[in-house]
Amino acid sequence: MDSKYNPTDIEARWYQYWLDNKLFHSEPDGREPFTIVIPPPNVTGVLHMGHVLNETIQDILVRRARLEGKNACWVPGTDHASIATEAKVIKRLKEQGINKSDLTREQFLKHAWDWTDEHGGIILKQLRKLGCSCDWDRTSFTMDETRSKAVIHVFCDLYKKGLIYRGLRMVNWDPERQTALSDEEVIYHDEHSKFYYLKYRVVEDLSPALSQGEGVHKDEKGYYCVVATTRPETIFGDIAVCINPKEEKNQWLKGKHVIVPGVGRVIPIIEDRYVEIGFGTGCLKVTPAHDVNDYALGQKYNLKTIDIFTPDAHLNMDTVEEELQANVRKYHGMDRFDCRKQIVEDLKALDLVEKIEDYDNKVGYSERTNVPIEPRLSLQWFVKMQHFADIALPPVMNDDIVFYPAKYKNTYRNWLENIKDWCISRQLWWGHRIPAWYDADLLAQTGLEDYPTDKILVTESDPNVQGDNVQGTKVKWVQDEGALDTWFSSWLWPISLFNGIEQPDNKEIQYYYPTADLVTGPDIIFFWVARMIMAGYEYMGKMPFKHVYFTGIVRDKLGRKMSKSLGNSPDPLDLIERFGADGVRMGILLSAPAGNDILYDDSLCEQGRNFCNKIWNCFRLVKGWEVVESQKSKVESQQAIDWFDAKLGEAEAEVADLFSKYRLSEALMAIYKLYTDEFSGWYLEMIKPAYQQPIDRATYEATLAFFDRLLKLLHPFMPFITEELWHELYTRKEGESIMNQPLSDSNLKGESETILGDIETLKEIVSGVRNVRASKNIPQKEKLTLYFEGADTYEYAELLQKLANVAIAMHGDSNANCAKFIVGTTEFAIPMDAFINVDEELKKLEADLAHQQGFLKGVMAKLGNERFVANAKPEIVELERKKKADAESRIASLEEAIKALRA
RNA sequence: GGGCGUUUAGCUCAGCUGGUUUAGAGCAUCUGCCUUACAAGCAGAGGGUCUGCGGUUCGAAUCCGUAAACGCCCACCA
Repeated sequence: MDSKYNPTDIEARWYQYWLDNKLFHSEPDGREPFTIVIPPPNVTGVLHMGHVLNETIQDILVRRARLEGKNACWVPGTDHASIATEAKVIKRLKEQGINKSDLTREQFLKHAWDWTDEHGGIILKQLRKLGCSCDWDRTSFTMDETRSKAVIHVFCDLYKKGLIYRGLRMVNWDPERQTALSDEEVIYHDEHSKFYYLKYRVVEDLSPALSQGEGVHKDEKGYYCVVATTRPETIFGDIAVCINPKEEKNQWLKGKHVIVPGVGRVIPIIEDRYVEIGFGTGCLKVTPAHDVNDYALGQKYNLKTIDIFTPDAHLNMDTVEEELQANVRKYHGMDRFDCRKQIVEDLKALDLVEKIEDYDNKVGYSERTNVPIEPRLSLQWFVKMQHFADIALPPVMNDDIVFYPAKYKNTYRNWLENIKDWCISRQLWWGHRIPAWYDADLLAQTGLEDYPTDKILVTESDPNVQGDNVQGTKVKWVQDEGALDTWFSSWLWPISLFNGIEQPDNKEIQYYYPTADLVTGPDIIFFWVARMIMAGYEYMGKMPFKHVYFTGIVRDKLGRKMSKSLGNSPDPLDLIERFGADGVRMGILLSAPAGNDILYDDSLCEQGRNFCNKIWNCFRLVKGWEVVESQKSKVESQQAIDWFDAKLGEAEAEVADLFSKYRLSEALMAIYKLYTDEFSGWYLEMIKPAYQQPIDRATYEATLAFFDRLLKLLHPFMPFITEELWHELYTRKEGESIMNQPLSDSNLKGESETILGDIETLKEIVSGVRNVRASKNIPQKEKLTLYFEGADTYEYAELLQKLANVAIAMHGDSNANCAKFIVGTTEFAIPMDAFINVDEELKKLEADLAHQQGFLKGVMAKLGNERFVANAKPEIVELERKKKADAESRIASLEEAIKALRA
């Protein structure tokens, strides 16, 4: 065996073994189920560091559950990612010189499926390299048959329940992709923009003349009011100017009319308290077609809407009144931002711009295409959310579903308490087509906007092929062109994966649902987590998962988000190549407490790789020993075994506890220390035979058994190396695996406490000797004498002799030329051949003395305080008394040692 | 504008209901070692007035108040 662990071949071999033996596969049985559904990555995505973190955590939980004897089932799959995938397909088609608009829906979908088949599942292949133990037989896709049927079924069901409706609403419009978006898909950015103060001239003859004041403006052409706007290009749709009826400075405008500058439309001054007094000029231009609030005002005062944009956010002047066309025609077809510049220039020329100021505001961008969204009035499908918020809030607030970390409960509550209806229709082709049909003839007559709502047929199957359908055979039905929001399929994922929508009583859903844990990022708490909880209660009457583990964001070590454009995101496959999958898993997990961002650095993976080597070399040592049957085990070996048995039990209990709290990186760190410090650093040194000497059978077997337990403890974190060594440890049967072996019970026995404490003391003594060696430059090989002061026997003398390479003498003459140290209250002395540097020794002892005295002073201050003695718990007071006694005893020893040195 | 969170060693973080030998870990740093399991290692060492201020208490990193810095989420001030 090489002294370095070489992961590449071993990983490939064991992953294949796991697959061949179907070790990840789960079927319902009598055991307790443990289910995790993967947050489905985009079907065309590739693995990035965020996935590595997320999937590693899931794999750890799943593998731990297997070891705990549960029937673990981790269901993998991918998401069709409607808008993202459609964008990619369009981009590729464009590269081939094809425009989406040149294709029929069917042709386009053919291309999309080709793309999906080509790139789909790449990411799932990559997960195997990481060691993910998904039940691949269950691999699903949000647009496969079962999942699609579930989506359509739910749409129809909710429509019947009155929870889905179609309506003309102001929605977030993505002009690039030309589709509606949900509120959650809009990201607001701070922007430095301009505030344009425009002059709206008053139509009425104002006499007697008003005195000019704060709100009253007049120039040689007459009176005007000033409207401040960030979006001058929307003035073509202005329908009114609104003032607050209470605002003093604008009282003179009441009942008047003004002229939209550059457009010529005469519009009324209206009054509403929505306008904030003191903000801007107090005059708000009302453009109902292009602003959410303006739309609300428009509804309230029954104003008409003039939509002046095309779906791709170019100016459309056809909607403007005929008599004004001459004024505005030149803007027809312009891009919205070009038009902004142009109209401002033109208004300046007409002296209709009062001033322009810098202004910081927030602009909404499309999450996917990153273009500014346009509020747009359009006919869309919505889910009524209040009902869902009502059923989804309580279980999280009272911890039926537990969030890790809990702080996200606040975020969750905040969203649900201010819930808005969910716009679920998208003007896209890639996705689940909305199962709503319109009468073709009627549609031709009315158009979509005026199509009567009660004539819409919502049904799970095409009414045209149903024969004599409910509406009669004469009708030719045409289906809604839109597709559904991707998240409208994702929210069913924990149910639809087990076909629980269509067959809620089937064996699988009954067994696997509710799932155990969900592992995901807090960025999709609204998109996905909340909605799954809603769907879970609506369709299963139960929570979809019991625990939600929110991971942090993976950043580089400078704290920057990893991104393609920064080039600071390492390729996980490359890392696996360099450090091994186990090394990468450890690297990503080490600094990743739930919910905290992790600052990734290659050195973390290096630490993981180094740990693998450490384990590997422990194993080489143990397996390299020759065993003799005749030899009886030594006293010190038996003591070492008793001690490590207790130590291991303690660690097993600690790890179990940490798992129950989802403190995975702490659990890994505990195991790491157990291996490197306790097992490798102490235990193996305790039992290690002298060079080329054999070991006795009992000690050897005990050590192998320890190794077995150690490997199981680590296996969830580092599956490959643990499987490899577990097989090397003993002869195993074909098909056996470490992954489903029972964990050992870790109930600590009473006597463990004693031996654990005893060995800690032993370690301190050994460290004391090593310290002396280090400071005096005495090699480990050179045997020293160690005097115990004031003791007759030492139970662990053999161990101490072996570990520290000392000969022990009780009641030695410490007045000689000795180096001294104290452990607990016992003084130890090592006689030196060469004269020791008395000053140096004194300095050390005096420093220790000063420390002890300071400590004692603190203790005395407490004990001298009557109120402390009276109020503190008795055991605390007792402890302080013990501290006092110990400190006094140590001080006495130190003083004596110092005196001896000085003599 | 609301809400939440964070602030402990050079870095990343533990420290749960206040008292557990005058604050812990990993990494990094420094010193010594190629000691036949491991130099991707071993042994040893240094390093913190627990963000500032005020309060509660016999006792505060821990509880309360307050200030500051950083981060996140939500919100229609044009």
